[in-house]
Amino acid sequence: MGRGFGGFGGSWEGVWGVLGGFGGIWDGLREIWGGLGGIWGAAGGGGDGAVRQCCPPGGHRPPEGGVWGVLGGFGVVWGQGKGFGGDLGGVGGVTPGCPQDVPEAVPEAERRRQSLQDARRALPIFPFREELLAAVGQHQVLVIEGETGSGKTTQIPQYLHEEGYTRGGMKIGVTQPRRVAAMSVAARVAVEMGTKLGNEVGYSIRFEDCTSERTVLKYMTDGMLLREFLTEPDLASYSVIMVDEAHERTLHTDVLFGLIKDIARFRPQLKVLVASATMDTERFSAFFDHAPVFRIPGRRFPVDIYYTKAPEADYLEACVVSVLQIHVTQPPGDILVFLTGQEEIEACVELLQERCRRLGSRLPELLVLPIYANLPSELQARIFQPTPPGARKVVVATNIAETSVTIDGIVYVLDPGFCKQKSYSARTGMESLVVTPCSRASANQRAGRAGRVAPGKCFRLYTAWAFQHELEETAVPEIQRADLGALVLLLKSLGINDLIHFDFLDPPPHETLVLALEQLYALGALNHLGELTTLGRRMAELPVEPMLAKMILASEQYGCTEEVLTVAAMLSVNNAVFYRPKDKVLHADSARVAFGVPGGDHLVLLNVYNQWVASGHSLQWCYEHFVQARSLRRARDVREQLQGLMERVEIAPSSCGGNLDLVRKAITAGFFYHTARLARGGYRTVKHQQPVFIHPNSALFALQPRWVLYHELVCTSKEFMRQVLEIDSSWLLEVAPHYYQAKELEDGSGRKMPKKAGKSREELG
DNA sequence: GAGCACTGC
Repeated sequence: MGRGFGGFGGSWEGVWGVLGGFGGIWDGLREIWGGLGGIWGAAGGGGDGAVRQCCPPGGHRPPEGGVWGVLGGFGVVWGQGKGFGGDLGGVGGVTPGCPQDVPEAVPEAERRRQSLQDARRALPIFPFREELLAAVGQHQVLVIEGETGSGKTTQIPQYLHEEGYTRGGMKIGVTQPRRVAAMSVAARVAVEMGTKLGNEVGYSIRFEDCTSERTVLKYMTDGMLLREFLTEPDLASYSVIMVDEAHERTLHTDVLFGLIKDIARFRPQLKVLVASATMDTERFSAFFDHAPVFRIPGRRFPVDIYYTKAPEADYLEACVVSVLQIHVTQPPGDILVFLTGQEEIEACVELLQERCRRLGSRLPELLVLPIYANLPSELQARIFQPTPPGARKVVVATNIAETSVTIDGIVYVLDPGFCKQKSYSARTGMESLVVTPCSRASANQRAGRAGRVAPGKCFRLYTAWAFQHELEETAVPEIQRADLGALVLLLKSLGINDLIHFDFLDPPPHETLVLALEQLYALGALNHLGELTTLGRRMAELPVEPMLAKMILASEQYGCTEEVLTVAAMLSVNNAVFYRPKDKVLHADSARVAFGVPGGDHLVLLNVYNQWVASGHSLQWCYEHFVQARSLRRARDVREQLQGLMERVEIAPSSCGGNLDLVRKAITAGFFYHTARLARGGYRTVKHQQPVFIHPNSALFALQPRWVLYHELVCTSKEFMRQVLEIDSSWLLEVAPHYYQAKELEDGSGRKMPKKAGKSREELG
């Protein structure tokens, strides 16, 4: 037996025994297996929902629960992988279409309707129908705890509809954190109800409103409902609001809680349902004045969980080893590995491929496929191709596979227990993305991915002790990690003036609120009493961050709304414009340089967009120029939306032609808060004297102009300004005389600098 | 000279 397996007994002995028997074949792998040192130690006890904890050495295995035994086969109800299920998130075009045409022969339709009704009755929620309706009748707010697959999202709104909650055209609104989920669930419910999507059942997501006057069941993103408060502050047209996936605690969901709790007070007939997975439900209940919790069993196959005996120093290496181990020793079934980002995923994929190559034909075929959000869609789509017989698929994924994308056939999950999390420091106004241990909730969600089609196994690359003691129960909610400028503006325009005392489930840090208020005041969106100004009211109409909104509104006076809308749209697609595949780094970089125009990154983005438009939105053009088509299409959608809103804020379209200084001035009018100046070889922010650096990807990296404006500050290896624009310091006085004084825009020493001090682009070409 | 988790309006 190999090193370190001494402590094992029971079923594991057999598994490792096989390895021991490989003899010479594994010479090349000796080191690898050796490095393992029996990493799979005893698991901790304690159940966590449907996920079964397993203790290999004589541990207690809970018997098959009644639910599992009875339900058996899954998949029939939802036809997983056929576009429904809301799980293809952003991959491949799952567009139900609006309105959907369903012409079919009558007997066939009748047969299908029957089987649909059978499927509905087979869902775990069905036996609870009457009890649930009674509870909704009795209580204004109900917390519903239900696992994935219980049918709560599709069935509860239908039950309420059947019960008469939509009488008189009243709507039932159901929020989802993700667009694809809203679309696909609505499509599914429309089929079950035998109506066309967009009639009685519809959905509403950004860029796409698929509802009509007839719509009574409305699925939407949480952000969309938030925006609806602007036009209908009491949600008078809704009889029921269901906030689904509440446990995800998105920024929008959290704000909805406060707003809904508020309107529920003076709308006693409004029913509120808060639906969540098995976590936080007690907190939701407490927040809503101790609303009752209604529990519905889920439907998932059991997943055995294994922990390592000791912490793993190198989890990437441990992943690679474990994948190979599973591949060699375990029955058929695909493997899903959770890593933190693109770089790690690429490294892991390479290592796996290399070791498989080395082992050659002695190993059954192993298909290694990466997936992460920024991977081009055609490469993403590969993970959905069925695994050929005799082969095994390993999907190496980011968190995208935790909720947004569901892959059929996964039986084994490998979880190192880390994820990247964005955090925001109000003190420095800086964002950073750091690798952090994931939460227990997240670990359980990951494990659950192994039990969708059959009983599965989850290997956690950390100890059972670490799971219990080192991981947080849940992740820090987004509202405590995000810049709240846009949110504060929105709440202000809903008439909520006292944000410090707003009823948050978890309040954001005081500093973050203060900074947001401060910035809005500087932008002129709030007056000195903290009240919304006319400008602020117009800014709130635009679904972008406040500085972008200000920039757009300012573009009117500079006669360049067309250009500035493009800049705003491109900035909001966030760093995903340029594609830089590892094997073509040089080509990609030179393609990027070729887009260069004097002035800075904002103008480069404008140039990229305009060239793409000139190419006729050509996909081929995107490939040739190493630009992500997905990002440009998104920018186009954003731009069109903003363009449509220009009328609402009473701005006529204008173009500055080639006079890009006007565009730069308009940008400065929005971003004067984000400026830095070069002094003594380094940049410091103008207002806080904070040392910052131009990001090496910036077009201005080599130029180092004296005065710059930046779109955002990110802290990685250094404090970097991302998306940098060269400005003239006199513009700051022009666009923000209330904010800057002439004195602070002089050189620090008080000594007058000659004009054009510092390197300018003219000097450097 | 660095390195972009994931959503969403």
